[in-house]
Amino acid sequence: MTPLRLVIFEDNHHFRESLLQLFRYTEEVDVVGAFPNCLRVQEVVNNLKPDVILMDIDMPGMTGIEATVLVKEVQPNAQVVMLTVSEEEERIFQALRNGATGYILKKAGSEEILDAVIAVSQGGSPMTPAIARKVLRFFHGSDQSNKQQNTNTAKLPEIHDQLFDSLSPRELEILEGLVDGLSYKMIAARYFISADTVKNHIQGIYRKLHVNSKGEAISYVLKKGITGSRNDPSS
Amino acid sequence: MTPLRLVIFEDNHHFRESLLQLFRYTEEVDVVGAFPNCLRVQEVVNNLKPDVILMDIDMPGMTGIEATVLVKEVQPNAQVVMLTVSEEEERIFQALRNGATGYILKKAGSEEILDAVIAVSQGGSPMTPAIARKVLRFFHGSDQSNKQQNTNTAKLPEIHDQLFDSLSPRELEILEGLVDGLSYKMIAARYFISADTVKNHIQGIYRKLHVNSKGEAISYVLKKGITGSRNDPSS
DNA sequence: TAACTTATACCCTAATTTTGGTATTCATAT
DNA sequence: ATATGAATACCAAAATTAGGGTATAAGTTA
Repeated sequence: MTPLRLVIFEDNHHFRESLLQLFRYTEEVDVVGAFPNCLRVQEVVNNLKPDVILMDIDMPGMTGIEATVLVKEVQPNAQVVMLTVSEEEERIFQALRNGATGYILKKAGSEEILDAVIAVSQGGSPMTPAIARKVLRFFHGSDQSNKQQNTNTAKLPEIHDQLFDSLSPRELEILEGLVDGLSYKMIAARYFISADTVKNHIQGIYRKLHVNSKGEAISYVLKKGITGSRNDPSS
Repeated sequence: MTPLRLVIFEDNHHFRESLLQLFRYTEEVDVVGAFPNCLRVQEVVNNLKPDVILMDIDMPGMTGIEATVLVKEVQPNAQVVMLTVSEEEERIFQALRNGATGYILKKAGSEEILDAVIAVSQGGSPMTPAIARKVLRFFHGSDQSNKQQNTNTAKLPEIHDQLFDSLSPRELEILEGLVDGLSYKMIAARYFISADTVKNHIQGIYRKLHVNSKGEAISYVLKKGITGSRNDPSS
């Protein structure tokens, strides 16, 4: 396993050294750079091509929040983990808005910081429960306005296709389950029916759409949905 | 400090007993009830006044997601932590929408579950990094409606596929086969390799894309619009 | 009324997928 | 020189899916 490339931006000398020490004997992580400020952040990122960046939020000259934007400009795939002492809500949202995907506290233990770096490189978003709660509050707030239009009915794109139209309402629901990548059992649980019934409906779907596997059915739907008729005149 | 009052809803007898065992010698937590279903959830909550509820997501009769609504109706201050085996996005959002504030996997270790219960009682939202990332994606999605004016920088495709980029050329070809709805055998025939080799590549794809079935992989790819322009199965 | 569709559920079998190994070759990078 | 990733292949098992039935009940329609 190639170690992931880590760059550290942290103005406090002592803390920066602690981090270096922490990763020195960590197989999975290579610290390819450590800097006390973000003045040349784009240059650094371009040269060092880091997978993950540990970014202090408070630094002289340019804050980690501002620097995160610059990072994402030149290296969108780089994962930025904010390092901070405070859990101030506005700061958190600014950072996340600017593209940070992790948010941990400096007082976190070594292992926690290490875990966060690993997790973020694997597509996760490490954060403390307290911070997650703040994000969740945002989620709840904006969810209301988001929920209005989309109640329950098929979130599949509107497809007008002869074969597709012949599906019964239940078959459409089950088809959604397939598109969500669910197994028969999971679909059964979602709709409170037996897996056998799911199978029956799926057979109906296959017959009507002229396909004969989950993969084909999913492709059929998503390709029709993407290229098919919508309010998008470009097609 | 008075121990927090915990109620468990979990249909699997073995796992329920494991949880009881886990909390039996935990000072901070008092398990005041454990049930295999949610049929009398409101009655239970009214009588036992739990601070925290560990709620299995899949239970016969009524899912934990539905039960969560009922819990919050009668005891809005009770903190609900979902226990689940899957990280299915729709489920997560439903649960969080319904008022759950924690979301952890059953495969989590004892300590992790214990930490989650403590954290949620202290106003946190424990969740795995992978789940936090899904929530964050939602955050980003709805953030745009929240922040009309886009300064200049394009940080939109936050999910700018680091995962996808990690696929090898061969894996990309095989993935195309999946999207075309082909079976292992058919993909093997297409590329003149054995079905076992196809299987190996597909396992690599699953690992790299963080999915675990053909259906999920196909959905992942098509929803990201990374289609390799191919014949569709409808024709 | 009879025929048909939908939705539900159960049975059984065969095929496929998934998971877990081991192993070889080649190329690359340390 | 050794380790790693990529690609190849084989083996065995458990789980899921597909295909074949049958069956009941509700609703629609000819």
